[in-house]
Amino acid sequence: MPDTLSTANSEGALESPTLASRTFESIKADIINGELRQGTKIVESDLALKYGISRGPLREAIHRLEQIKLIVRIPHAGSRVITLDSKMMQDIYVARESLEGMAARLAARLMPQDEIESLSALLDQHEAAIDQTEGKAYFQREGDIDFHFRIAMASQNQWILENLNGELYQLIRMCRHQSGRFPSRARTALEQHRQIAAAIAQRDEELAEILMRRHISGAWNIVKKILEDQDD
Amino acid sequence: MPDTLSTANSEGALESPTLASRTFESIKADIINGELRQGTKIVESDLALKYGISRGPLREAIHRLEQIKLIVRIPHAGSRVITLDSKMMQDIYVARESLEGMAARLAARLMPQDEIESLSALLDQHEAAIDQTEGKAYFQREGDIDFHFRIAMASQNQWILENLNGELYQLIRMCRHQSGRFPSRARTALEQHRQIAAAIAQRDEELAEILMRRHISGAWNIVKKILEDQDD
DNA sequence: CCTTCGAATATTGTTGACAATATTGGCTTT
DNA sequence: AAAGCCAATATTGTCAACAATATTCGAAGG
Repeated sequence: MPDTLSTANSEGALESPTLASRTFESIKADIINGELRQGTKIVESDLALKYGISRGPLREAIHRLEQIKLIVRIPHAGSRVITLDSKMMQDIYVARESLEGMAARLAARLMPQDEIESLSALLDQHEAAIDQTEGKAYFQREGDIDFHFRIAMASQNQWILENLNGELYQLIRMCRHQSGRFPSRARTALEQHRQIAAAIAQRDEELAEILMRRHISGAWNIVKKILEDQDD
Repeated sequence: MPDTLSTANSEGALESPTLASRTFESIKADIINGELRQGTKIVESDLALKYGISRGPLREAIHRLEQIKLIVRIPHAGSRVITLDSKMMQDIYVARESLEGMAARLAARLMPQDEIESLSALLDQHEAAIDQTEGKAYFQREGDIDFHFRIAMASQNQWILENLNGELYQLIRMCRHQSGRFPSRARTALEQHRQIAAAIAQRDEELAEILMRRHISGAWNIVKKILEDQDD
């Protein structure tokens, strides 16, 4: 089932059965890649016109975007695209550290043997990709999410999986997209991924959790510096 | 600001500025206290009639209920009240263990001194309430949530706070309400709360997190047994 | 007697008009 | 000239009708 992992979450959903969900995906993409800039005021009638639909389904899309925190809405006053600040990103990363730490622990307990091997193969692919692109690998971006997504899957915890994919990863992708290019952490990230995979392979729950938390907390420290430098 | 904690999340919201949100609160209450039973099919026109509104705002309410996982919806097919099963409750409790563990850690780092004292006072209140009602304290229920809510507040992490209050606590309340009466864990829970509060007062992040996780994992073991017994 | 197909029904998805509320800009008043 | 109020405008909230899709029930065929 988990075969097309890199696009597993939403890309293929452009053929959703309902207008509202298609529009939801469209707007989400527009926000994440920055076409709809942070803080932009959302006017329902304008957007409805732009996407060629009526206000009903558009409103549903907006509500869903509000739920995953890409849009902030005030009753009777309107909605705006969220503006990411340092505090919010910290909250996101801390929550993610907690949840993914737990996911790694569960993965060490529950991941089937063949999936562990497949995970290791995935990391080999990443290494190859990094070698080819000399470290600044754009692919490593989505590759990174691939890895974390597999761990979340392996936790077999629906709530954790949905929240990581539905909210947290989206916001992180948005942050990455809009904060210019990140310094290439590809190699050190890969190394940490390998250690985590090893801990899972040895069924060492405690270690898997600790390593994952360290990994994410380290990522936050990098992002934090970038965000701070940007404020100058 | 956090003065009327026991009703802090939603009770006062019956005078929301919009029809949709009032209806959302009403239906949510109906689901949690069991008036709308698990698995009940939700028919939009019927409910709209029942609540005396049109389908527009009702639909919005339903979407919001879907987001907090009280309702499950299938496109073009309709929606039903969620049915709690053991696996789902386990997922909830595990996620909660992770998130509240982190919240306790952050609380130990960040909670202001006067709030720590106020927390201790709260526990005194609980103890008095327990003594009066000889342990089977109904109040202890909401009291329990009071305590956890304060920790979540003290974490100063918006994401964690919103998810605990918005989704996880609701589902747990629903489970409590509908699984008959729980055995009185009031006294042992209070004892654990005291230990957690002490760890926070000593600014021992590590210990606070561990104790909180143990506390919640213990709660799950109790709930799990009850749910299993019910299946006979 | 069971299965399968299809029309009738019920229910959700979508639309455009209307009502209620906030925002804006100009006017008066001090 | 600045502050505060009021009307005009823009925008969101609500409604009821219409379209599209799923479900149901009965009839025909194996």
